[in-house]
Amino acid sequence: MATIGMKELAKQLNLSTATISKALRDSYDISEETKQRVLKLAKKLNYIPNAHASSLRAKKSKTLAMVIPEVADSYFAQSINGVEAVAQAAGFHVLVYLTHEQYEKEKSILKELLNGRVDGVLISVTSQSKDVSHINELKDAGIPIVFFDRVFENIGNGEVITDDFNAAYLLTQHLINQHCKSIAFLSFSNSLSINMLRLNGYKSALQDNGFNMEKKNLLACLNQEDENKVLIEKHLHRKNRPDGIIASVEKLITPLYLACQAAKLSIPEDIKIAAFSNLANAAILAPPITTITQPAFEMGKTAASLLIKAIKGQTIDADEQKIVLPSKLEIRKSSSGASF
Amino acid sequence: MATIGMKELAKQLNLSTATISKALRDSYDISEETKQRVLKLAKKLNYIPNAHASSLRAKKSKTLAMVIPEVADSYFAQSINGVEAVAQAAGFHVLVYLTHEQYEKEKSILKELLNGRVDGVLISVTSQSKDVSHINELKDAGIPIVFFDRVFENIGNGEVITDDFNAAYLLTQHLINQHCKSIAFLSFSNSLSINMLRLNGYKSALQDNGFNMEKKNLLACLNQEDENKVLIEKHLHRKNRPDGIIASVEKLITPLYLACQAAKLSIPEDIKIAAFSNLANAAILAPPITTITQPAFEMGKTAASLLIKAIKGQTIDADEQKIVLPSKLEIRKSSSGASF
DNA sequence: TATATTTACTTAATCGTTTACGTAAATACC
DNA sequence: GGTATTTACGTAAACGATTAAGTAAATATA
Repeated sequence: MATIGMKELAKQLNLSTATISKALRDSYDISEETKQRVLKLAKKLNYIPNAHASSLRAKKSKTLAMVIPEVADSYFAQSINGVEAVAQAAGFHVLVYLTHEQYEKEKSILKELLNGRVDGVLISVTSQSKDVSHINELKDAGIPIVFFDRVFENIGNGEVITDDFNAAYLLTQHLINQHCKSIAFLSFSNSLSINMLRLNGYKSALQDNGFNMEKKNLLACLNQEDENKVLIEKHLHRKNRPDGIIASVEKLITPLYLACQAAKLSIPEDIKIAAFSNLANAAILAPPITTITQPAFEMGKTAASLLIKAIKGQTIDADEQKIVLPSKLEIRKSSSGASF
Repeated sequence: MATIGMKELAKQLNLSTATISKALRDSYDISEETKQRVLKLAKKLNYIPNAHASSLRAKKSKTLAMVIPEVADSYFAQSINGVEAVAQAAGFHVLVYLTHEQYEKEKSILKELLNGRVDGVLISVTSQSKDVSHINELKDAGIPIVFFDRVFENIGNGEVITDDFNAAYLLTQHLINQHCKSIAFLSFSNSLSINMLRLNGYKSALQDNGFNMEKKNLLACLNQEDENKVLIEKHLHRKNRPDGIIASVEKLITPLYLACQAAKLSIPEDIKIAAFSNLANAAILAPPITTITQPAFEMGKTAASLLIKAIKGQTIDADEQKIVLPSKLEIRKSSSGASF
């Protein structure tokens, strides 16, 4: 079946394509009667405008890119939902790109977006990103960019984050309140601002409570679940093993639990645990895990809204440029012994 | 910064845009020397071809759509990774659309894809989809479509599924082997082929073991986690409550566990549980849950490969049109009492 | 040497939509 | 009744890349 375009509509109605176009866009200089005729036939023939032709002409694609490390994490899965909700409502299409935590991939993906494919970019940078030249290239090309969760500060049109410092502080304070004396911090990447914030919140809470931050309690994990389990287990077999652990990212929870099992430490009696996580099933783990939950869906929605605002050329007030959404501490058995 | 196109390259090199285009595409009728000059300048000026212009002209967009119910589920999250991997390798872009389990949305999304925006569509249909006219419209427009996981049979260019019947049979047989006498089946949608297959596998196993399938053991769940917990809990308070439960989809696990807790039934002593799930943390639930795990990543990869093959016009052999990937039964404590 | 072929380009049309500009007819205005 | 304005449409150029067809010069062939 040949797809029908404006030319076909024009022919059938004895009009020019210009008139068709204007009628469809409800231009004031087309008579009401003609508009109706066009609309009717368009509907009857199931006319769908060619997206590429429109985009080419208008230099607008009604499409935005979402560039994220991966979708394995509950956080990103949920944030896609938020982005999609806002985008769909505003008539935008969403291209999803995964960087797999590789800076080079992030760079090449953004490069491909330079020439009109998208009207704007939402990004959560990889754990290896340091250089920002690829971001600046986008800006120079006039493509708005909004960061969410993992951000570079002050170079995008907007940033949507959670209060990571406070969250980590709270979590650490909570463990201290539960009588932990030596709290380990499992991190995933040091270059990531988000990780630094969480780490600093942790350090700050220790300090405020008169504890020394011990280097041996900082454990840098890798991308492989199996390796991490071994790594953590080793840590648990040290003679001055920690009595509290904070997992700064969700993906470390499973290896952490498995390591505790392997080391025959019971949670929370022998060791207390808490994590940053958006797991839907945090409450049914053995034991239920205390978490900081990020408003992933909301963050996706907010970031997309900001981006679309920027795309439309609306001014973004200073207080809107950086939006901090509150995360939530959910205390469960893994850290408190309470039977939630 | 004005984006540079072929016109700019042409001007700087005193050539026509035709020559530029051919040089970049390595046409045989451009001299080697000119090609080098063009390539060099293109690199220097950071030339990126305009995607819409190319797509319009070539009637190819190098883009595919992935239409799925939602990303909340681990299954879809993982399958996106698979799709993205194959697409990226083949130079394709991926548009993600969520239907939120609404048939009308699925319909309107597909309609928008009719006119060239994408070269092909990957879809996992909503639980409410019955009518296939929107699928046929795509086919009529010459856009290949590949189903994965939740399929309509024999109308797409390909289908990628798991052996749902067998998996459910296996799972049911396993519970029977563990001495369950009354096994409930929690389902999510009846119209979905995937659900029918799982249900039939369950029924078949019951039959083969001389059990009667009891209607009261079929529990149709809804989209709300809270409601489902209540629904299941009621079921557990019946006097002839089941002593085994199969959750046919992952999202029912949390409400199911919570319902068991609320009903003060301990797993697996009082009741045995198993589920279809791709949860990364199945092993650390309280207790670890026996699962059928689908090869989500592989399914995404396979479906994308099939689709790209169809897009390229390569023939898809009959034995390739329907691909069944094996899922995996992982027995854990929730159903066996063994301490995995 | 005259003709045929090859080489290396250019010209111009095309993809489908949009829009600045032009225009003929209808209507309004003085 | 003659000019000005409005109405309702058409013409044609543009968006940027691609390609069929054309062409001039260089080279090969007889």
